[in-house]
Amino acid sequence: MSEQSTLRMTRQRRAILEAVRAARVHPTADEVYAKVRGALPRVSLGTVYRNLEELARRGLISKIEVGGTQRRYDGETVEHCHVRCLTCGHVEDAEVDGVDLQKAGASRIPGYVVVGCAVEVMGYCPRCVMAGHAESARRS
Amino acid sequence: MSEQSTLRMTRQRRAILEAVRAARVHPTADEVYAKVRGALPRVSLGTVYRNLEELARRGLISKIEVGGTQRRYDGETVEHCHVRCLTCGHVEDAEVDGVDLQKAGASRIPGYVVVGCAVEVMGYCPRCVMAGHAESARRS
DNA sequence: CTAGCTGCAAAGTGTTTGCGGCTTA
DNA sequence: TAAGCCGCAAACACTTTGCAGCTAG
Repeated sequence: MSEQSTLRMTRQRRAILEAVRAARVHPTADEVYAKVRGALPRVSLGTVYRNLEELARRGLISKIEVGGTQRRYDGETVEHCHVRCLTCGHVEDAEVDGVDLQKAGASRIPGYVVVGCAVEVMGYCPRCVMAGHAESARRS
Repeated sequence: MSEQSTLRMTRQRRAILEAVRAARVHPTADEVYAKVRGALPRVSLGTVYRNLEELARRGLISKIEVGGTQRRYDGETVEHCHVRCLTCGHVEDAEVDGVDLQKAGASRIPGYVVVGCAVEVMGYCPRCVMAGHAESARRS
């Protein structure tokens, strides 16, 4: 449908892609930035944002479509469910009961063209529970 | 667990609560701001943000925990599923197949304290489909 | 009367973009 | 070589916050 110009695999782009793929949690732009800086100290945050967006558009990584204040990315492009900690914001994969993502993503909604489905469980992660943050005000 | 000071039902707060409850779609802070200004031209955006947050904290409305760049609120406090238009960002309620929210919100995830679950279907709304925006680049 | 709220304006956070020079294919 | 990228810094969009005066209970 639309022309895609050729993707050049620059050092920066490769490092960014690796950083997202290697992350055990689903990183925000600055987490990626911090990691990439280890190898390439002069990268700019702008480059990180541009590339995360570009890589997601090409389907090499995916943008996580869930709540929270910062955007997060995921090296896994197959749809799956996430848990998000309401205190610290960390996101990781989760097994969620009672959900058939296949079916959900194929829901017919009158008038809409449906392209996918995101499921997110909210809660408090082990680290925050231990630190006693679970009882405090809900943030997002 | 924590002291809640008394909630004063000011004109502004009431108008904001009404605006969220009356909205057919799930409004962002500035949509609420625009609506409330009709009745109270001197309200400030800060007041709207403060109250949306406070009302959500008290459970009078709920904060929608899904993707997109702006935060959205919902007059309905019972958990249910949403559709979000990837072009214009509008969010509304949806019936989603293959999802048991009760079960999902009760998932046991090792180490986590789970408090809820959000399900969001992504797609293109009727208006945007008609306008031909459905094929264009994915935004969030 | 006074704890709690408001309007205003300034400050924060996270993300995007214009530009001139550099690099990958 | 040239289309595509990069680093930088300035601009943006959305949200939060400090303050001094106002108001519901």
